Amino acid sequence: MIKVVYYEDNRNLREGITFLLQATPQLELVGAFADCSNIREEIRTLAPDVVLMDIDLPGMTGIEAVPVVKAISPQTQVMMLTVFDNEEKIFQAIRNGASGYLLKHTPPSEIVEAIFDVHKGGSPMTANVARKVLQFFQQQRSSKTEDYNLSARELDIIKGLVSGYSYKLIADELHISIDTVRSHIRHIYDKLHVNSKTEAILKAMKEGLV
Amino acid sequence: MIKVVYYEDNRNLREGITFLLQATPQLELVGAFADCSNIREEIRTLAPDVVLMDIDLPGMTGIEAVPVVKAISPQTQVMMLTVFDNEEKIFQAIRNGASGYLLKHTPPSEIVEAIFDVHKGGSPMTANVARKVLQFFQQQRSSKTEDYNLSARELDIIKGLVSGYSYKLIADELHISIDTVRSHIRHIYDKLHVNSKTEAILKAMKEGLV
DNA sequence: AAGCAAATCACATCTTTATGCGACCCACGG
DNA sequence: CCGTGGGTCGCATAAAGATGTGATTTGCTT
Repeated sequence: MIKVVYYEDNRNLREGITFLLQATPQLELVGAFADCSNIREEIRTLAPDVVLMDIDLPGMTGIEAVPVVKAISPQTQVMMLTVFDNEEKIFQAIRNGASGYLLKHTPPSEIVEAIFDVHKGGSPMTANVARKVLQFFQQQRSSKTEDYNLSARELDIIKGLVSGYSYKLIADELHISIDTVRSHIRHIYDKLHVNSKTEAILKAMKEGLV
Repeated sequence: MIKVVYYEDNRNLREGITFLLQATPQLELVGAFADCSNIREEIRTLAPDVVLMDIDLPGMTGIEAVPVVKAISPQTQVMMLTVFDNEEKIFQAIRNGASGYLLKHTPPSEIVEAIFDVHKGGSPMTANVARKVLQFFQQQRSSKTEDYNLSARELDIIKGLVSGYSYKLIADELHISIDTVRSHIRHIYDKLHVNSKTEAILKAMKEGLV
């Protein structure tokens, strides 16, 4: 039996899902609450395997509640079940330790399936949410080398900088003289429109040039 | 009609999925190939909406093929369909531009559903795969400020560094003398076990101190 | 009350970076 | 065949950063 606790302030929805979960064999709904005011106590005593968490709760939001749950019971899986497909909220929830993120329009059968998924180590996500997460990865590498027209050699140099090397170390590494390193760095600064090592490094990292 | 192209070297599997897709209304399988040797030509002439891509193909791997597809036809959605749930391969595929990642044990009905999902802007992922992706996010913020015992003032200073400011600018910003800035930076270097601005910045960023 | 860490400032010195100016070689395209 | 950009190197100077030594104040702990 998978023990589930559910936080949702909308009464109708809460009762609907409660009914659904109670009707599902292998699942045991051990608590359903309208807010997180007693969440520490509830998590401690009920020791759920899975927590279904709405985001827009009165008082402590569902996003704030996630780390609370994980702190008390790290093995408990928290799945967000909410209407927000807002990027910021998604990333906050994930960073806070949520293991799944479903939008409320998800059909009941899939919600139930997702509970099993999350309990056995998966991370069910509505396809929209998943796309936003993937895009986060892809954005990193999207702007590229071409934008600033850094040459291959210049990239070697800036990789060295981003690794924390001094000019001298980079020169040794690439078997060139320190003056050549300076020369390349001059060109890099021109192309990136910066004028210090720090700025160049920060820009290179932000733009994903390395 | 959603136009689909499929790359898979295993003949049985290819024929199975081919049958499945042909039997599905709204889907039009316009090509199924055992390798990527002519992929440029195929993508150009077939102009698929969705590409199903195996990873372990002879010659060019499926992962290498993703950017090729996206370069020729950016709006085409590529979905990986493979047996590998290896982290490295997942991230490579995603970074290369894949929009979905299903493991081959996925039931046929879900594969079909996933094709529709990916075509309308979602990112269907097997729950296992999704978990690995989420964990990547969560790993980021593990160690904290406390680990290095940086004081509040020292954090002010290092935030300045990470913003790309010079000592002088930081001094002005915080209304202290440049020698005080130097002094704080000395302490920061001690605590972080580094000995250059660059290293301090990189460490601060990596460890999420700022 | 003594001890201590954090925060402030000073001065000196050495190293690293930033930048200006110039030079040579090579490959590639018009 | 000549111009252009990339890659190589040198010299010189000024600014920024790293490091040693030391000092004062404040507030908290013992």
